[in-house]
Amino acid sequence: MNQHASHKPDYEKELRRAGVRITRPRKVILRILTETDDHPDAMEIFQRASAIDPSISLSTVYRTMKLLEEMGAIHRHAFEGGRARFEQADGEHHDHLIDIDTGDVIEFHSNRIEELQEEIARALGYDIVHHRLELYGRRRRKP
Amino acid sequence: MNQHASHKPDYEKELRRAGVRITRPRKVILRILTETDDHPDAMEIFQRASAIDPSISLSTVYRTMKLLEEMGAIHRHAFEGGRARFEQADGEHHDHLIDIDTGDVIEFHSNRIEELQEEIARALGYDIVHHRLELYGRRRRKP
DNA sequence: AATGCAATTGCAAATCGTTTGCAATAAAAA
DNA sequence: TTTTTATTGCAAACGATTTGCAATTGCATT
Repeated sequence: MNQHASHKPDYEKELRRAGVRITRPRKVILRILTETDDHPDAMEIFQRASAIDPSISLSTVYRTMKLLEEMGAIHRHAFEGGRARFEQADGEHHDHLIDIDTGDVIEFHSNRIEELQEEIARALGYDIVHHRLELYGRRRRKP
Repeated sequence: MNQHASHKPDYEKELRRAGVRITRPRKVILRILTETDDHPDAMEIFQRASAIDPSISLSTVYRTMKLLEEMGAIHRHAFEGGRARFEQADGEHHDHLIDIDTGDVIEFHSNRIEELQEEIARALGYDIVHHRLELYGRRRRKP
């Protein structure tokens, strides 16, 4: 098991490559995503964006996130608690441990678990297309 | 890893013990749940109930499911695809493999995976409160 | 069996997160 | 610059679930 390190992608270049316009609202949103290393939901992104440019709408945040998701630049996660949360897609698969008190997300990866999942699916006659492993926990108090 | 066998609980007795009234709509819904061994969503339960008594409302289905959930008689799962799906709670924990073509749900359990999860959480300084492991797969074609 | 009353119902309206239609605006091509 | 077309903000629509409310119904009591 090992934790996961992140790097900063150039969303603007990716968008340009996808042939879409680099608008002012998009610039702001992309900047926020680049500077972020947590897993914000649309409302959080909207609020951070509003602080920079109050004219940006929540719709545009959603539209931009959908765009980035479709081009594979970010992942959308449906953790517990209503809102979808986003993170940059950096190619390396990982699962999530969510702090139920703070909402903090810790990424981890276990080859052993992935293998076991494959084994189980195979035994049941299935091929795994994707999976979802979320641990909801509470920080252990010092004893 | 082993698959999971289900048994039929007496929801009506449980409800009575909880001190709520056994109404006609509730009787119908409970009967449907008892006769079911898949993982229906509220709309499916509503439709099955409507076939028996067309006057039953979707609200009552939701209210009854919430009631049963609160007394621990059923579990609510937020699989992919919008609607929550329900299953009887029979004490034995298991995870789910969802057939992405049919929506079928196969239950499984792996002590090894559970141990690894614990290990990971511990290493990260957390206690697991609950977790969610869902495999989304497709039936393997005979080669 | 008839009564009384709180629990439960069906309905419509409200909720929450997200998406969408549309007319106005702004990027980028010419 | 002007033109073309994508993108925007807004409000309204959305789908799943919940809720307020007045009408009904279980069921404990006579």
